[in-house]
Amino acid sequence: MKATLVANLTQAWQTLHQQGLLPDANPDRIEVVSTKDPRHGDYACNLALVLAREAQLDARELAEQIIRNLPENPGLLKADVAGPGFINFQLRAEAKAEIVDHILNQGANYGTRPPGSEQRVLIEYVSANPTGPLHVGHGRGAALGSCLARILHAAGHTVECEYFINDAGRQMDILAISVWLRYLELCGEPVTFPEAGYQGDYILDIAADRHRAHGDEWHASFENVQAGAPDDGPDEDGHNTYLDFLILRARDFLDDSTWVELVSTATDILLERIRRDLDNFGANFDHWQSERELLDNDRVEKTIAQLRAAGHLYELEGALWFRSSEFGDEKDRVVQRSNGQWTYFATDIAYHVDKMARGYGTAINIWGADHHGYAGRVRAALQALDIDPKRLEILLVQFANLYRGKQKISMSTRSGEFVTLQSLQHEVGRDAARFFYVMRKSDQHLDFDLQLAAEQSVDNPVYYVQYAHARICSILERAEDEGTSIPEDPCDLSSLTDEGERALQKQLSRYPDAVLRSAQERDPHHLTVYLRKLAQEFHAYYNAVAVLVDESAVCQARLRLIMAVRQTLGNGLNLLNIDAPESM
RNA sequence: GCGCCCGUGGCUCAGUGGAUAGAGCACUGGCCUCCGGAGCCAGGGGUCGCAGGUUCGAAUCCUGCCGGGCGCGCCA
Repeated sequence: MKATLVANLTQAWQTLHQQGLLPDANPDRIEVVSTKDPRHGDYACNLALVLAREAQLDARELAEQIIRNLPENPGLLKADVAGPGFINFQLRAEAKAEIVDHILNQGANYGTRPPGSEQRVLIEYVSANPTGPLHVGHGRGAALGSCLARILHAAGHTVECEYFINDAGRQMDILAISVWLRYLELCGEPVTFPEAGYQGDYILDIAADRHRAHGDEWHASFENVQAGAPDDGPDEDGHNTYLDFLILRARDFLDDSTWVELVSTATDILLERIRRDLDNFGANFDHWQSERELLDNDRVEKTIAQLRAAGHLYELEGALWFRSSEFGDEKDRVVQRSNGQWTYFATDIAYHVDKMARGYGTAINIWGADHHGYAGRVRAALQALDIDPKRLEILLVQFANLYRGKQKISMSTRSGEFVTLQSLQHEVGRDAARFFYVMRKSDQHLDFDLQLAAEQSVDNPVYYVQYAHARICSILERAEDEGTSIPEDPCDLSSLTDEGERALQKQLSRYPDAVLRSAQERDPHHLTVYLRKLAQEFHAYYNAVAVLVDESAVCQARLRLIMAVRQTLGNGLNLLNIDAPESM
């Protein structure tokens, strides 16, 4: 109906153009919106207000002219001028009821666009370092990415999801030394475990696994390993100095292949756990891209060589720098350290160049907000290599602060103090956790109170939406039990004239816009807002009007209406990968 | 200091340049002999951080200020 109105308005505009009153018609400038206040009709258009100035006409006068030139539209009851020059449209009841049959015909496809009608998109998300289990801090990105993948798919994009595995660099050495030291403890060595090592219990499990596999084969005297070590402390620098010393010594005691095995078995175990947790959480991935692999295949070397050939690199104080400041970054960045090692930035350039070369129209990265300073340099590198940086969209998600009641829970993978994503799911359930994570704009901070979510989970809005769905299922079941036929085919809906019925039909017709907006703005929270509103209108209707009434025609029409509500709630929940239960 | 993000009822937050700024929680008072009370209805509570500007029209856009978060490594 909205599209029809736009077409009608275009035609009226064109007619006025021919009369020399207005510039040439442009449908893109015609904005028809669903009204919030029923007194403003069903749809409203501000066209006259927008054009009044350039046409040098009074807006109300112009609105009159437009209305007079509107073509015949059987669904339209009336159009009139309101306020400073709005055109308000009121539809006939039959035209409004069309939405019910439309939804039931479309079924699961209601609100979606044909697959492949939009560009290919790659969404990279979570990408947590494989140095520990996923915790609640990763949950928000996981929820956002997986919802977005479904929403973009519904909006017609071809979507693939990717996890970038940071399985290289110093953190891998820290992982290995942490495991080895715990292993030595199992061999009976008294170990002073470094403050800056990974202290979580999961390290003990991995060490035990290695000890079972290798016995005391990798045993060394800790006293010898530690000989000559500086004190562990007193600040972060001191902790790191001690840790680096232990890593160097460990590599003297162990041969390279042992070290590689320590790293790879630990990351394998952790990655397996990450995969399982994400899968349980409803976050699925098509690709798992290893950073190590990019390094081993000389992808980094080749990409940096391209930058060098294009004249964007220079040497300073023994290091290799990329002139990123010439491409809008705040300052130049090191790509190769003076010790010959690539920086993380260098591998990341190679990774992004590789991603863009795979033929996606758009690549979306979901990053924690603490990485925002990093976006500029990655875009600079793409631009330097003649790749349009606009094809890379970086979504920054603010942290979720975790509380238990009033007490804020600090989280650190290092110290092993964190609440895992798995235990969160256990406490509040997958549906509630997912909904909670995406119900706020992703660039807003989110306070996640575990105690509240666990103790009063009934207050969580996800139940409100699910309850509406279950309630409808319950009514339909009841109808069947009573021998009332469920209307599978379109029937007469002219009895749907109650205020609540009109409001529901209107809200139902807004669903495709909600999906589209979530897709365009890359933010599922619009969908959560929509679903809460639809559920609210259904609950209000339920309390005001009985569906199962004696008069058959009325009952049938109401059943069709609530079936359309059920379908729309189900479609929306499905896009969030949240269950739409038949009973609760 | 520089950069990015954010300031909306007591609290947590919606709000697409549009008409009288909305929800939930909390508070007060009501509603099943009735399709599921995990629900509904009503009420109080707001100078949309402050000051300018653009516009027919600003919570929304621009500038400045105030307040908060985050980031500014040859870490990843």
